[in-house]
Amino acid sequence: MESQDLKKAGLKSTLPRMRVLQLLENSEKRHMTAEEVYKALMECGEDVGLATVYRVLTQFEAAGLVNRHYFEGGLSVFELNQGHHHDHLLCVKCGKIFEFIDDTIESRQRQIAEKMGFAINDHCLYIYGVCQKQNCEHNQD
Amino acid sequence: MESQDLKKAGLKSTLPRMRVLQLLENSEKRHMTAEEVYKALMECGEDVGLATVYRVLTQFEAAGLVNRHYFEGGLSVFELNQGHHHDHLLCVKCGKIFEFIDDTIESRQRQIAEKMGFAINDHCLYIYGVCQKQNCEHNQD
DNA sequence: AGTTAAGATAATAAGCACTCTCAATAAGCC
DNA sequence: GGCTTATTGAGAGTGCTTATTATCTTAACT
Ligand SMILES: [Mn+2]
Ligand SMILES: [Mn+2]
Ligand SMILES: [Zn+2]
Ligand SMILES: [Zn+2]
Repeated sequence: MESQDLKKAGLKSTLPRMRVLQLLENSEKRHMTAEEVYKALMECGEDVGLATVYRVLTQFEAAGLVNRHYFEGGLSVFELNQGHHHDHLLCVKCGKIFEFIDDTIESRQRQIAEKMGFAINDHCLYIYGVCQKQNCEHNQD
Repeated sequence: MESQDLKKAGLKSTLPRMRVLQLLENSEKRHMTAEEVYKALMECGEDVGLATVYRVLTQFEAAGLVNRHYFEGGLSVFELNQGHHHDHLLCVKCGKIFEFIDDTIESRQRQIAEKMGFAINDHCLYIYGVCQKQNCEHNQD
């Protein structure tokens, strides 16, 4: 039940928040801009304002329900936080996004930060390139 | 001579381009927004338009003279490309930026990309946190 | 050095992603 | 159900960046 998730996150359970959360949980696309979330909701006949989508996504980020990325181009992209940190490979040709996690990289980062007396909050590793998948150029995620 | 660097990069040597390039080479700050470049030039009495600064920085990026970063917040930040790739630690408290390079991380990235059939163009690793430096809260770079 | 054509600049307008304002609405609590 | 207060939606506003265009520079050629 999504209303429980919202309550646990310290947010009042409202229709627009439920809609956005449900969409992020059920959408094919894992990584979406605010505009994409808005359009997807409109297509489902859910009447939510664009300002509300931006507001709600920002609240979700503050509450830890979603993660925000600033990919190349500077656009904010959101994805549901499912508890498992991961990094990203981004195909600049077809727009597809692949996720990965590498323990060696993660631990090297911690070592570097420690050596420099730096307390890590967060990090992101974006690898840009071209995927060799058969359906490159056609898909998007 | 900066005019040679511009010619080598396939760009006509003009006064505004020279000014921007010189500034990036001589500035204390390695990582600057377009606005910061613009203001710094104004302070030196160099009369360059803001639109020109944006245009020139974008041309420099295309020519490989500078690198553009999209740090948290979505602002574009530029730095001179001095041939040595590096990644970044960013203090969210004082704004200071530290650079590092780690061969282990670099080679793991190549392995991950290869395993996924991905041809890397570029990558960026940003570690956000708080630096323990005595002058945290006061400096900026 | 002066001429000329191609290319670059400056100022301003426009575009775009995002945020703010505020009256209307909906949640949560008696 | 009514009350109190947080949330919403529409549109205006903001801030960063790009496009337009008339003017000016640069670089190559007399
Ligand atoms: Mn992801
Ligand atoms: Mn750097
Ligand atoms: Zn692809
Ligand atoms: Zn600091």
